Amino acid sequence: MAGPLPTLSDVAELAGVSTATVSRCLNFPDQVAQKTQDKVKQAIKTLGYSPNFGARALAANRTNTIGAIIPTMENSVFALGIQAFQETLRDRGFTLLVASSAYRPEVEEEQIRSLVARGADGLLLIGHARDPAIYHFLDAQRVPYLVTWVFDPNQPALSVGFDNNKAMQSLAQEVIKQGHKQLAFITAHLAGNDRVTARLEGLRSVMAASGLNPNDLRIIETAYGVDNGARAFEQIMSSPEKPTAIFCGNDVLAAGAMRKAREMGVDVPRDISIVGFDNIEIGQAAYPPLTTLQVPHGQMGRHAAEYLIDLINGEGNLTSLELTTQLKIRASLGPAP
Amino acid sequence: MAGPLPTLSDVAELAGVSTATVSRCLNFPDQVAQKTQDKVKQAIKTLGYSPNFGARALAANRTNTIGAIIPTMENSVFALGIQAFQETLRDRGFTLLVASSAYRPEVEEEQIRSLVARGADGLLLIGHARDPAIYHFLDAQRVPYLVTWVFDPNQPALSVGFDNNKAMQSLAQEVIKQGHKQLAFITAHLAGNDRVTARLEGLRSVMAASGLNPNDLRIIETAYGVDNGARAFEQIMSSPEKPTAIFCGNDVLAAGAMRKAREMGVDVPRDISIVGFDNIEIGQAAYPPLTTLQVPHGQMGRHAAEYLIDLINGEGNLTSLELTTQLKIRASLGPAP
DNA sequence: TGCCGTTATGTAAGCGCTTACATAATGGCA
DNA sequence: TGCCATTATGTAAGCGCTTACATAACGGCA
Repeated sequence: MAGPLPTLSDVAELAGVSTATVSRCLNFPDQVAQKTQDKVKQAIKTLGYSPNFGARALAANRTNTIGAIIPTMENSVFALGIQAFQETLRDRGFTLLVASSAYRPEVEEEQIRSLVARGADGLLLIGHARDPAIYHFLDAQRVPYLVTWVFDPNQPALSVGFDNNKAMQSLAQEVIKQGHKQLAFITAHLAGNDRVTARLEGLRSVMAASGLNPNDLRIIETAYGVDNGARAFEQIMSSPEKPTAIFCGNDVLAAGAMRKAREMGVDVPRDISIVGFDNIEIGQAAYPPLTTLQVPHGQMGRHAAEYLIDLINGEGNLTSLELTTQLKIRASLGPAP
Repeated sequence: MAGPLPTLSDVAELAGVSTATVSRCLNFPDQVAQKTQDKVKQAIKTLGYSPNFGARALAANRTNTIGAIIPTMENSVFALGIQAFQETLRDRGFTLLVASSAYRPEVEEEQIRSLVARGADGLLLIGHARDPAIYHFLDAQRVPYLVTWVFDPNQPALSVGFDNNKAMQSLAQEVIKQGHKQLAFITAHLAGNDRVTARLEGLRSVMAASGLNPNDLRIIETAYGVDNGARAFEQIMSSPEKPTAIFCGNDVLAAGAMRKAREMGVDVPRDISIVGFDNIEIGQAAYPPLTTLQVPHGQMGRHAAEYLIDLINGEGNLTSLELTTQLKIRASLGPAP
């Protein structure tokens, strides 16, 4: 019963037109007379035709597919931005291929090559920091790419995002304004991660500007994860020199720290202040409400999609786009004890 | 400077072999003599060649791409399973295309069609419940598909997952064993969601078997979300008939309920017990530790990948696979007051 | 009605790869 | 050394679509 799938020429034959007309019906309907369109649509329906992707990609030399490689899908840090990215792409007729690298550069490189091999018309990357060979590869393959989650006009790659350094500065100022002098920072691993590195620098620069010694900042690097945040908090609190405020690299770590504080009977914010970063949903699981920094997830996703499509369409003179963050001051931040 | 991208025949010419040999080098290296392989690899490197996806898909009639449509990427309910799914696929030479439907059937249908149009060799779907027309479409297009996150051998579609009804029963038994008689259920919207519907039925059946009236179960339907869980909890607690135990459709809702309980000064588990479902990371943000049901995310992902690849390779006699869940009894569940 | 600028349709040449089949090279053995 | 079974490589025919170009149909106007 299962013959071959119907092809364009089957449709053309049944509708009594040429393959070119059928193709135009599909791709540029307003170039085709209404009567003809009706005939063709009828034939398509009768046969249950749907175009062959490979043939289309080969002939048209584009797949209308865009790839994105994000460090993780395990929490919603990137999910919100990617969701907006995808929706915008869909509105413009593109599909999104998502891959995650688990924060491992070699996996990311493999994913990039794989997506290019998959015929991605363009790529969305998180952060600038990666082997220059990758950029050379993308340039050689003529695959447009856009960097997001950061804004840095000094980097060669075009970016759409926010300034991580500046964002952390605004948060740090707010915390220090509350009189905190002993600070700690629970962060994702710094190596190869330009976002968190920039945040650390932002924090240090505010410390320096406020008369604190940046070298006194207690730093704990750990993988993202609620339990890791909890463990880091415990570690910090078990040392003789306890900070009065803890910055967390993201809300996931902050949620873990908050939970551990409660477990240990440490009152937030009376005994210690805890602040996060990203303003993602997990922060809402914490009590008291978490002070954090709102990242423009949706805007990043939407603008990134538009930029990337422009790049694919050969738009030449685009410049990096800076989006703004917003402080979310809530009860987990209080005056220093 | 930018000529056309090198093609297979450019490589063949430079290496002094035929295009067939180059193709074999890429796809079946052990059919090619080592010496020849070396020449070809050298040529590929020199030219910076990488195969054209569309041409490959057209000629070979497969894309080595698999699509998955999940209801949401916003929390990690599906992310863990999908991650395992993707890793297994990658090991087997396939790439994953993920789309999310935001729990909306019409979006899901569109995504399915889009993925098929994108040349997906197979599809992973969550749950059985969807318009039969979609199954007809997939059958007509000869696209193999697999349903996951559920196990139901009575459904026509092949599934790899767990029995949601049975899983909820095991959890409900544990709760009722603690003497709870007034129960509430905060769940995702039931319509069109066979997973949560099955869980509700499981809960009801245990109530009936335990001499409780299933109609006394207080049900609140809401979208997944921490704040929605919190709101539902508040709503439940503001009614005159307060339950002593609340089942939550997943850990996200449970985390919200736990937070609100704390905000309201309701002690868990002394005043009320709260249990979740899924055992995902957000549960770790709660204190006391959340009683929940461990879903076999990783196993589902891995087995689903293997099943789907078998289906694509024409494997005929596969039967639905049931995986088991596991109770995680923790401090958020206590005896009835 | 006849002309011409538009608009609609047809013709046919690829796009870059895979693969069935044909042919050539290789090596083990008598 | 010569034969034959293996193994390695080459030849060439598509895969199903898009699109430049050629041709045909249309319709407004004099």
